[in-house]
Amino acid sequence: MQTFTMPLPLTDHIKKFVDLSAADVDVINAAVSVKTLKKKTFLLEPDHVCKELYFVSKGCLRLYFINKKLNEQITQFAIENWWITDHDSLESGKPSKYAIQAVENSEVISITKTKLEELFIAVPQLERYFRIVQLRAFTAAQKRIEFIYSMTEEERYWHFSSLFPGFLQRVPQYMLASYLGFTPQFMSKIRAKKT
Amino acid sequence: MQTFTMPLPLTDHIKKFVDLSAADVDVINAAVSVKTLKKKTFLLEPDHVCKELYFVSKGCLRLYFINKKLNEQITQFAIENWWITDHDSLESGKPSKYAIQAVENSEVISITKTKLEELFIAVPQLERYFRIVQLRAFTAAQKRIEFIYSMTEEERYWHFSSLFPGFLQRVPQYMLASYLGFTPQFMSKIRAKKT
DNA sequence: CAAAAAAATGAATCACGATTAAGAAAACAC
DNA sequence: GTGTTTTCTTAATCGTGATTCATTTTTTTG
Repeated sequence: MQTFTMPLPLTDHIKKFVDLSAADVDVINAAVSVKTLKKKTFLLEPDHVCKELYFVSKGCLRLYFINKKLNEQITQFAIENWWITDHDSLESGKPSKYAIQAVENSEVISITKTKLEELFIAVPQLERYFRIVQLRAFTAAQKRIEFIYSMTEEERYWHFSSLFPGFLQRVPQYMLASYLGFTPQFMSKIRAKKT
Repeated sequence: MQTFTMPLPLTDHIKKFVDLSAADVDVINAAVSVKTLKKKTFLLEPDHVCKELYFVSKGCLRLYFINKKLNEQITQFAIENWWITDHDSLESGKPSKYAIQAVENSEVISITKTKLEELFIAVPQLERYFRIVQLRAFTAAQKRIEFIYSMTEEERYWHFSSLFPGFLQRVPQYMLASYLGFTPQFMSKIRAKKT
């Protein structure tokens, strides 16, 4: 008897960075689970402990918290081939301040922290994969801090929209405003200038 | 004949996260070099390609760039047991916008990217070590973005000074102001309030 | 120790973007 | 397809923190 394993986008992604044997692929696929999410579904709600990491295979998710002024503050988006989770809660086991929610109908590949630790033993190449992915994430975060500190909010908007033109179409403007750190009203003002 | 190897703080740090044999320690120590830096010494100057990573064993370094208003914008400090480098330039091989400079008389353990890649082959546990260290760095960067977006500049100052009281004594106030994203003048104003 | 450089403070004015409060337009649901 | 929720826009006022310029204090160096 032959078993068919659907080629998972996750292992494809990993293979871009490290070698995986067919057996490795099976071990990984057995450790993860695929979730299909309707728009607005929550993968993590505030005050819950975050137990899993999510790899976006389709769609778009957001990570946000409620700030003191009771507004949603988005700190991260994740589209295809990006990981998203609250690492802080995941590592510490403490309740999260964050929510993770599907912005579009999406599909994620999820893995619990526990399973991931087992995978690091079973498939040691994953240490390298996650080191590289983590480095990229850190570099992106550093660059973001650099932009925050060196551009006005208006400059940040034009910069972002030139870097990721397609993204503007995918998320509501008020979410992008939140991610960029300003109000939807201000965003309207900006857009009204240069049509 | 017996050779004495000075116990390097770097391998001590690595051992907190992964196991190293005596041989591993030797291999690592052979790959790195120790640099003693007088205050204000540069490890990286703008427009140069960054070739090395630095582990601070003593003292304090800063990473900064010159923004459009021609002010120094500090994006990172590194004290004992932290790594500092311009990952972006290091990975891409492109000239850096950043400077890395000693804020105090310091000692760093440096390793070139090339040597580090060799080390990953020779001592595979380092993949795990750097994965973990990288994750911590990313989590810290994420938290910083969270603070930037959820506190006023004044709140950020008080928050920072309560989190790292000792640090206030170590760096000039204008550098902390830069790191926190505001002007030295504003910092004076804040401090004048609550004395 | 004196001179020079670096760092911190102070006050007055100004600008960017928040806030508030509407209303208009789009998207969604039944 | 029309009623409802969500998203986007417009305009007036307000506040935080930047800017500018000057002075004082501290640190460094010869």
